[in-house]
Amino acid sequence: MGETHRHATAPPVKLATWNVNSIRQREPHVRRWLERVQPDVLFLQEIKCEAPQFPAGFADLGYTAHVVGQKSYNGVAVLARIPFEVKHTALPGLPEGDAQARYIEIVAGGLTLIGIYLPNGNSGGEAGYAYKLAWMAALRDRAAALLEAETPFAILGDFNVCPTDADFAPGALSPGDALLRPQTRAAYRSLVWLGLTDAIRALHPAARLWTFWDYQAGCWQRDAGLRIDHALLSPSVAERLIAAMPDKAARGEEQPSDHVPVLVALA
DNA sequence: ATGACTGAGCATCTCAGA
Repeated sequence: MGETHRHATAPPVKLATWNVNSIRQREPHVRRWLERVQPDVLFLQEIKCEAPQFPAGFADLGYTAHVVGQKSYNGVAVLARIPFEVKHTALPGLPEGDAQARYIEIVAGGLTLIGIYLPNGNSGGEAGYAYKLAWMAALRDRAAALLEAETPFAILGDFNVCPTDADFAPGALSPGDALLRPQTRAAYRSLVWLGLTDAIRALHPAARLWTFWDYQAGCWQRDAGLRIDHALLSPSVAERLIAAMPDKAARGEEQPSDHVPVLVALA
């Protein structure tokens, strides 16, 4: 009963991730997007509130929510229209736990699905950057454990990593930014090179695709964006990959998030 | 020019975002 058997029996599924930069500000955007795209599972990041403040109205659209909230900063959640079971609400293996709400792991549709908001690493000096690297090491260990158990899984979310120089517009980041420092990229490679598939790059190897455009300095108007929201697939899940794309149109709406949704379709 | 917007909150300024 390894991955091969589940692969043969699992139903088609649409997975998505979106850093909404406050769910209370973006509730209408998320509602519109759910109605239009109808993903089975949507992971949210930077909801910037605790569970009691999370909007209740998504149930009207057929979506069940589970919220891992935090006041003011961070906060993740999942919205799903298929049954799911919550397995973890913090990243296992961090040396002293995690005071910040950045991780949710569920099982749905025969898959382990992980939503992450990986630390940015530009604030808090060296300690802030060390936290990012520790978080990435624990995430790699979590992925390695799932691979060892032959558990089919996907990790979706805001990774706060530009994997290569093809993943940001020239001038959109400073050379020493925590999103592209060599240690950051090495940590990201050590995760992907366990045997995971970057869904967007697998289907669009050379495209200029961004998932984030800063609010400042006309970045959207001059298309100076970053590709930092990713979907990484375990081997048997990657075999089912049929589509993966950021929804750029979301950035052009009124009062948008600075990130757009990333949608992944599995056969 | 480590600036420019946006959001939250012990709020009219600070912190964080990336």
